[in-house]
Amino acid sequence: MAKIKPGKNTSKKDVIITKASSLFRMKGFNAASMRELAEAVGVEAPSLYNHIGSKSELLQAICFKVANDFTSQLIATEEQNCSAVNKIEMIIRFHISMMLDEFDTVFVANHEWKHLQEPFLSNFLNQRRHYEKRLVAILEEGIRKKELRSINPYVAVLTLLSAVRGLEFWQRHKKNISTAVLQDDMVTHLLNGIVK
Amino acid sequence: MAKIKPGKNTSKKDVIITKASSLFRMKGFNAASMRELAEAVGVEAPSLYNHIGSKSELLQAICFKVANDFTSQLIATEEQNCSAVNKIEMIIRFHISMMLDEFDTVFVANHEWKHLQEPFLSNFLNQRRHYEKRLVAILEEGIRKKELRSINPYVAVLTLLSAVRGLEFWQRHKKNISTAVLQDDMVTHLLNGIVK
DNA sequence: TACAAAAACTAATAAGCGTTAGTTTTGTAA
DNA sequence: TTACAAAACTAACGCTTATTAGTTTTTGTA
Repeated sequence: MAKIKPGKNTSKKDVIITKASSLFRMKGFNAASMRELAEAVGVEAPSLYNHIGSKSELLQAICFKVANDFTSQLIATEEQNCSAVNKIEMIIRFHISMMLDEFDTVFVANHEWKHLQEPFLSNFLNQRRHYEKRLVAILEEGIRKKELRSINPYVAVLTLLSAVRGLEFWQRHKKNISTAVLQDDMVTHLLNGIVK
Repeated sequence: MAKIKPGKNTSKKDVIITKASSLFRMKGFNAASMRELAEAVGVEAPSLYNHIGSKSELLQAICFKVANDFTSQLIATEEQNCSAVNKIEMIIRFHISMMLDEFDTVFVANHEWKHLQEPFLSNFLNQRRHYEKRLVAILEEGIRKKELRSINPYVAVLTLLSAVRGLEFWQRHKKNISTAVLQDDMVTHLLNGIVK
C-alpha cells in the first residue's frame, strides 16, 4: 500500500506533481532524481510511471499551470474598468500572493523552465513574452493619461516583475514581518517610484 | 595543440573558468557536462584536470569571485562620507553595472550557488546574509535621518536587490534602449519609491 | 640538441540516471 | 468468492556522468 493516499478530489498524479514541485524547487530539476521523488511519494521509482508519462511531463505540468494562472488573472484585470495605476497595483498584489501561496510551483516555473523540451520551451517563452507586452501596454496607457511619470515602460515592467519575484527570498524573514505589511510596503515602494 | 591559447596574463585555468561561467549560465551547473566544457575550451575532458581539481571547484571559483567583488565595493561605499541616499544610489549603480559587465558570473552566482558543497555553501550564504544586513543598516540610517520614508528596511532591501537582479532578462531588450537610460530609469524608479 | 616538465591524449571505471519489462499484490464490484 | 483492473513490486537496460590511470606529445630551457 502507498503510504500517502490521494484524497477525494486529489488524484495520485496530483500528489506526485505537488511533491515534484517541492523537490524541483529545493534541488533543481536536473539534480532531483525520480528515485528521490518516489521516496517522497512513498513508492518505488518505477511505480511513478503508472501515473505519469515522464519526468519532463512533470515540469511541463508545473510551468504551464503557473503560466495559465498568471495569464487568467491578467485577463480579468484588463477587463476591469479602472485606472492604469489601479490595474498595476492589482497585478503587483496578485504576484505577491502567488509568490507566498504557490511558492514551490512559482519558484520552479521561474527557475527551471530552461529545462523544458521543445515545443514546450518555445510555448512557455512566448507566453511570458506576451504577458510582459500586455503589462507594458498598461503602463503606456498610464503614461499617456499622465498618471505615471514618463519613464521607459519596459524598464518599469522589468523592475516591477523582478522586485516581486524576489519574494522567493522571503522565507527567511517571514517571522519578523506580517505579510500584510510586506504587501503594502512593496506596493508603496514600487508605485511611488513611478506614479506622478 | 589547444585551439584557444591563454594570453599573457590569462592562465589556462582562467580560460576554463570563463568558459565554465558561460556554460553554467546557459545550461545550469548540473546539466553542463565536463565534456561540453572541454569542447568549448578545445581539449578532451580529462585534460581539464591538469588545470583544475574538480567541477565543484569551478563553481566555487565563480561564486566567491562574485561575492568578493560585491563585498569589496560595499566596503568602499560605506567608507564614503555622504548621505545614505547617495550610498544607496552608488550601490544600485554598481549592481547594475555588474549585471551588465559580468553577466555570466553574476548569473551563475545568483542561480547555481545551491549546488555548492559544504562548507562552501554555508560560507556563501553567510556572506550574502551579511551583505544584506549591511544594506539594511544603511537604509535604517537613512530612515533615522529622515532622508527616507519610514518603510520596513528589510522589504526595501529585498525590493532593491531583486529589481536589479532582474536585469538578467535584459539581454532581450538591449537593442531598444541604451544602458545609460536603463540605469537612470531604474535608479529613478527605485529611489523615488523610498526617498521622502 | 637534449632533457624535464607541462599538458595533451586514449581507455576505462564506478556510480547514477530515466525508463522498460515482466510479475505480483491490492482494491473494487459482480 | 471470483474476476478484472489499477497500481505496486523487482530486476535490469542502455546511457551519461565525473573522474582516474597510464601514456604520448608538446613546450620551454640549458
